[in-house]
Amino acid sequence: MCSHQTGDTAPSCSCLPSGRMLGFIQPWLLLLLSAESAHGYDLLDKLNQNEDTRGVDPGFLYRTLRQFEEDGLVKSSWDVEGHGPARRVYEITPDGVEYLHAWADHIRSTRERLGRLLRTYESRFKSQTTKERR
Amino acid sequence: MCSHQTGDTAPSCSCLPSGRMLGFIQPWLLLLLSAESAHGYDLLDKLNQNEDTRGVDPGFLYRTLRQFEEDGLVKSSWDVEGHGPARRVYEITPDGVEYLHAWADHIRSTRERLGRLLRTYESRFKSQTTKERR
DNA sequence: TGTATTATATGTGTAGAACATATAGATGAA
DNA sequence: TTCATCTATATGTTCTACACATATAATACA
Repeated sequence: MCSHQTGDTAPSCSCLPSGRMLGFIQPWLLLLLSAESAHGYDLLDKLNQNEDTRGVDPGFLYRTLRQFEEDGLVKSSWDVEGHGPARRVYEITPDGVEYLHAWADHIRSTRERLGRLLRTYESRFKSQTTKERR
Repeated sequence: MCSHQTGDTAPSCSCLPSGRMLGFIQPWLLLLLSAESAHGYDLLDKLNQNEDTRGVDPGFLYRTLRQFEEDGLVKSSWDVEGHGPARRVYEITPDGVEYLHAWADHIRSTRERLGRLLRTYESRFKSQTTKERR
């Protein structure tokens, strides 16, 4: 159905947004930092251990953290102790915690929207099993 | 916190994706068309009557429908009867119905991901009410 | 005649995210 | 000592979904 060809104007297919992270990373980052301070590589590791956030792009992660700092959601300091190159350690701020709460509210309402969509869908197709629909 | 200034490289703020539709429109369109055939303006109307899909951009809607047709999810014909200009009437195809089911599966799993994120969040902040956190 | 309504369509800009690559210190093997 | 590997941060570039804006045209009616 979808050939993923390039060179077109306009969307090239109606594919599901399967590979995309869709704004899930930011709240996870704040949530992880609300538990304990960490540096980028560390957070990268933690995200990769979670099925739901696996495969995050390092470039995106580091840029997001710098942006968070610019917005006052986190603050950073250099840790030159320990092995390997220096690491920038991020700590969440009170504004960051507040923002995490706002994000949770938003996610809750998004989840409810999805629920309403699914209920409408299911009420239209409820009597059929997946097998029968094929 | 967020000034929405332009001219920067990189993301300009860490704002919640509040105004975005995030791929909700496409499954709603297929779902509406699975109930009955309709033309674009009609679908626009129906989406605007739903709190969850209000304010959809007409340009986006018409382009999406054309893309659906190119992908074989719907087929269209001109209706020259009735009042006003001719209308392109869209009808869902068997492929379109199948795709709607796939989309529902995807939405279900996205919803579960959001649930896991919220549960992690709530287990960290459970003892506090919204008021207490401020 | 012109203005509002219905209806479809295209042009353009933007921001989030993916993809790719650069830089560099520390460690250990050959 | 040189080279590869791991740890760690960072930037350059491209892609694309979507928003925002505007164009076009038929019909209705004042």
